[in-house]
Amino acid sequence: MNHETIKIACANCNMRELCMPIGLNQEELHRIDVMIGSRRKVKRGETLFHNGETFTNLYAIRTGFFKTCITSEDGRDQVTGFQMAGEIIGMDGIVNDHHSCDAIALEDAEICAMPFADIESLSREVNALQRHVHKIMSREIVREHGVMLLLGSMRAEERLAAFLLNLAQRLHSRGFSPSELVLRMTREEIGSYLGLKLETISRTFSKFVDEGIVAVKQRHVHILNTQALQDIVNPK
Amino acid sequence: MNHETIKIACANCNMRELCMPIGLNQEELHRIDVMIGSRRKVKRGETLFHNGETFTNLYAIRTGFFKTCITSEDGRDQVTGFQMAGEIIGMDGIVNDHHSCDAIALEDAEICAMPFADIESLSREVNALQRHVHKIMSREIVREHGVMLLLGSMRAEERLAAFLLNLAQRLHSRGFSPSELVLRMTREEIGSYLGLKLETISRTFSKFVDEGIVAVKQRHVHILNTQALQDIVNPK
DNA sequence: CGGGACGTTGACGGTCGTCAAAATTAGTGG
DNA sequence: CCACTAATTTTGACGACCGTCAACGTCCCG
Repeated sequence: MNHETIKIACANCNMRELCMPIGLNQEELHRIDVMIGSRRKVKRGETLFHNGETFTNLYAIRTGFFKTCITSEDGRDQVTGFQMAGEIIGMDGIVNDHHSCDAIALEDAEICAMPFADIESLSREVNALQRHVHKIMSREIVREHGVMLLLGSMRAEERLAAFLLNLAQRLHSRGFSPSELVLRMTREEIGSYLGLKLETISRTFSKFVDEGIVAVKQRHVHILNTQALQDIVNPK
Repeated sequence: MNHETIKIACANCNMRELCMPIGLNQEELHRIDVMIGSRRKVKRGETLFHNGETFTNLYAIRTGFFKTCITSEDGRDQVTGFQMAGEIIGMDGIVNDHHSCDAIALEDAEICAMPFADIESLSREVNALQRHVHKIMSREIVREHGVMLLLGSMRAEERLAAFLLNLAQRLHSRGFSPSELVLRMTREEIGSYLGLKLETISRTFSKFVDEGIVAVKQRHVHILNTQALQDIVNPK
């Protein structure tokens, strides 16, 4: 089984509830299947696409974990998101036909490359697909609003608590434990995403541990008191 | 001329280069015209749509100036953007059929309401429109990436400098002076957008004035040294 | 087993938030 | 048009939060 020729139909993909094809009949699902050009593997540390690269595909994550990040002229780095199985990335590239961020695998991953030209032509015929593409992009806009709220108005503890709750909730909706999670990113990457330095992330983790809210061993995080985290995010 | 029945065809609208219809032929332009349900006026302080409201339209701004903002459960407020003539707002509402932010006019405005259902059906037939809708949403995603970089890694002076340059550039591309601008928002609203307190905005303005980079009289800002602002944003 | 990446903790300082007061402007109603 | 009140802006003093720098500890992988 060559990793360039993984052939798992959308109909059999365990991410189909979260991914592109939703609310489609058998025939429509098949047309999506045909559209998907290639499924390929991306090893930890490799980039799926990078800033400046010509935009041709959206990518559906089948397995694995990614970060997207942008770099400013003077070398500042900002993680703009962490993406997991069932999520779609690459929409930043549509507006200028070139990607404006890097997508880097934080663990070995499998992705489905979907040529955007095909998505556009197929979504002219399949209304549910058209609607879905619009929703995915809108969801990303709304997600980023939330990040702006976090970066613009929250303190370090609040940011980290919100981050942990968000990760846990997304993992839970994928069938994992709602309270045990494995971080696939470094403290520095968390810090970049949350607008904090890695030392602050480390210190805040320690504080949560002292307070008995979480247990942390390396990148394994066990949430002991979800309510406490929620109270930190939303002080009454 | 009643303000409920302004009838200016897209073909005659001076925002047509920036707004929805771009790269369309005569007939396609006419179909867009027909699609646009109502053009209406929004007075300063009024909301165009608000959080929780059912989503039905995207809105093109013909004249005027808006802010969009979200409010968290515990009452925190975050301005997520400032929008001016030729820009499209309301895309936050697509994903859940309800708006997730408020859009408030900061000066008297005129908008074109475009039923999203019509946009979707028309964009199935007019490829240029489909492409344009995708680009508008992608542009918003990329813009928000930039805001995340600003909020996550810039200091107060850098944020305000970047903000002024962005406003000036957008106004310039609309035919206004590249160096003279009138702020339509308060210091508090600027601060909310930039993740700073209003006092910090005021102080930073004063600092720029002291350094001869800008002249400020009320909400009138005259950029005296664009290069200096760029150097602040992008330290060598 | 050794080297490098990653994480933790401490001390200290800077940036920006908080609180307060005063100045200036905008808005309202007579 | 003017007086009066509310809103906005400016400025100062002070302190908290988080960044910086440094040292040390831990884990992972070859």
